[in-house]
Amino acid sequence: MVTMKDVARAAGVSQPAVSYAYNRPDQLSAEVRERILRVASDLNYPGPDPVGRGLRRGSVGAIGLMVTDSLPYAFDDPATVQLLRGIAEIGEMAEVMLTLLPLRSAAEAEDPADVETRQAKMSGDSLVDGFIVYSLPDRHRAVEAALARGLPTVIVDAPRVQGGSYLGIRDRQAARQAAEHLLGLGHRRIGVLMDRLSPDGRSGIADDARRRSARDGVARERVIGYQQALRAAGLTWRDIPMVEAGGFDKSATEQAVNLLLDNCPDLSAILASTDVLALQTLRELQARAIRVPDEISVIGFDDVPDAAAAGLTTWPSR
Amino acid sequence: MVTMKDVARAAGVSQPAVSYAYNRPDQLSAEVRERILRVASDLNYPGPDPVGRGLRRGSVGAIGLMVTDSLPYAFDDPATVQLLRGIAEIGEMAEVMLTLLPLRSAAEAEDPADVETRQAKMSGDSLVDGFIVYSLPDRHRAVEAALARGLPTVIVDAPRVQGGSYLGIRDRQAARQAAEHLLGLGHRRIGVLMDRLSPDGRSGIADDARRRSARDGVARERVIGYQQALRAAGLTWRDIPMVEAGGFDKSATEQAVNLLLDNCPDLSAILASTDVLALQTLRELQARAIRVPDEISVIGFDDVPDAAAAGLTTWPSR
DNA sequence: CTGAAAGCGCTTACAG
DNA sequence: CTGAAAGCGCTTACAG
Repeated sequence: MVTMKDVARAAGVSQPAVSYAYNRPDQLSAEVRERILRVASDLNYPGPDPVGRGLRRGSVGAIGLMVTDSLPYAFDDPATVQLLRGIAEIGEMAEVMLTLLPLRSAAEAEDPADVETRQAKMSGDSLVDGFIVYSLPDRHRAVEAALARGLPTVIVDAPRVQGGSYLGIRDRQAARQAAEHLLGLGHRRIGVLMDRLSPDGRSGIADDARRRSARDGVARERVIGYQQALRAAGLTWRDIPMVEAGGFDKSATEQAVNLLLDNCPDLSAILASTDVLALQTLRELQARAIRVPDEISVIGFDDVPDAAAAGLTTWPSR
Repeated sequence: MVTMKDVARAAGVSQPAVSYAYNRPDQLSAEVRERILRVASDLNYPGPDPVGRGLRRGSVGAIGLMVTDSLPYAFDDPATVQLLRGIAEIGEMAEVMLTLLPLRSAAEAEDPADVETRQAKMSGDSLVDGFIVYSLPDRHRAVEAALARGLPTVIVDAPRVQGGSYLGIRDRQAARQAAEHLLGLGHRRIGVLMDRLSPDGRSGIADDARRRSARDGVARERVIGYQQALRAAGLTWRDIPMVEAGGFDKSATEQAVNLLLDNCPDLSAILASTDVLALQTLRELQARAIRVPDEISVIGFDDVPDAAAAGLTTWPSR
């Protein structure tokens, strides 16, 4: 590879002079600068190596993006895609690159502990000036490793931990309001649909122990919000059916909706913890020729673009 | 910031010994290694700095991803999202990070030349071991800058340039076959819908000069394929109406479809250069109560997931 | 305006 | 197994 040293030798100047030609044109006579750049071009020198520059400057011009626990999975969630779009837009303006940390779900792995160790290593190894963490489960080692580096870090939605800035909505209050909305309409036979309580690949009916052990911070807060509202209305929390989809993709949400509808045919309302689930519920109800909201009410969460198009009641509303 | 030197001093060993503690455990006695790691932990040393390591090793463990000319825009295109998912999946397996290069469209900028210069600079400045380029316009300076660095580079779909590996389908032949499919059904009054011929923000009816000057390599190839088939069938190319949407988003495609349908009410078939356009066409025809394929035929391109769900004829077929 | 020194944090070949 | 040297490619403060 061609380096500044090679260019300097060929141009008959010192190596720092070449650096000045690129970074501080005012420190060189126009004549010398031109000669240096001409020689550099002749040698196919692509300009200062960013790694050398990064080491010397102490910053690299990139932000690490830690998104859910698997990127392919993340793209299934419209709320995530919207966030990515927003971050990308600002990144463009600031000329900052985004480095995606591929953190696949440890749950599906042969050896989860090994996966988490390797993911922590990747956070430690990424060449970035800071991190944005989006909706990761509690105690994720990659987050701990990122925070340990002492770089500026913003956590969006979850986990809520010490260190780093936090940005998110009051999930608990919002969920409580969503439940209160249904209760206010007179509903008493209410079922709950959750994306995922913990990133361990489990799906199906979630009993009380499962609900309490949720490692996904956002899901846990929303569950608590639902619970508070339903209890305050005199309902027994353990009798409220809850189904966990285990993912955002179509087959996971489809199965969850069907499981809830099949097991609880007498529901009058469904609390869906995300709009993706709520929209899937609407589709399934239509397929079963069950009228919404005449026979059953559905409320979502997130306010994704498709929700408004489908006429869904969602929360927080725009 | 804590460095190896600090740890070494505190542990009473040389700085390289600290490096060995992390990278070559076999080179140290267990006792010394443990002491070093304990001291490191006490000092909150986050482990070897990746920039220093990258400089010394000559590689950083990241691949630069150059996607269309704007990331927010890219997420509107399901074909792009599918590609990103695939790359992310492999990246996870290989423990390679993906660095997204935010290349907003120069067309919308105050000073396009300035934007292209800055984008080229970003390609040169990114800390990566190689590049994946996806569907960028011809002569994009960021691509040239990436190739100039001499790093391994794979170009997907476009541009077709010297240097770097190429991966793509035969757009021209596929487009020709799509047109021949319509011609084989007996259609003669055919209209064409294109996403975008050049990344300059233009939209509307595309005359012959506009068609020929296309800077988007994929669009140009598809146009040529359509042209070849239609001419071979004895149709006059300049009389074939073509509308360019200028983007993938809903309002752009909606306007393009309406423009074509309003201007050419007697079409019997529509050649859509992407499925996003074809799907939008289906929606608009339904809104106008025009039956497909009884009154008008529509063929797409890309085979995105939604296409099959909509019963669209698309190309290349699965 | 020009040049040479120092050093960013690290890895690895080498000598002991 | 342990230690000290060299050097990865660059930027910047400093002396001339």
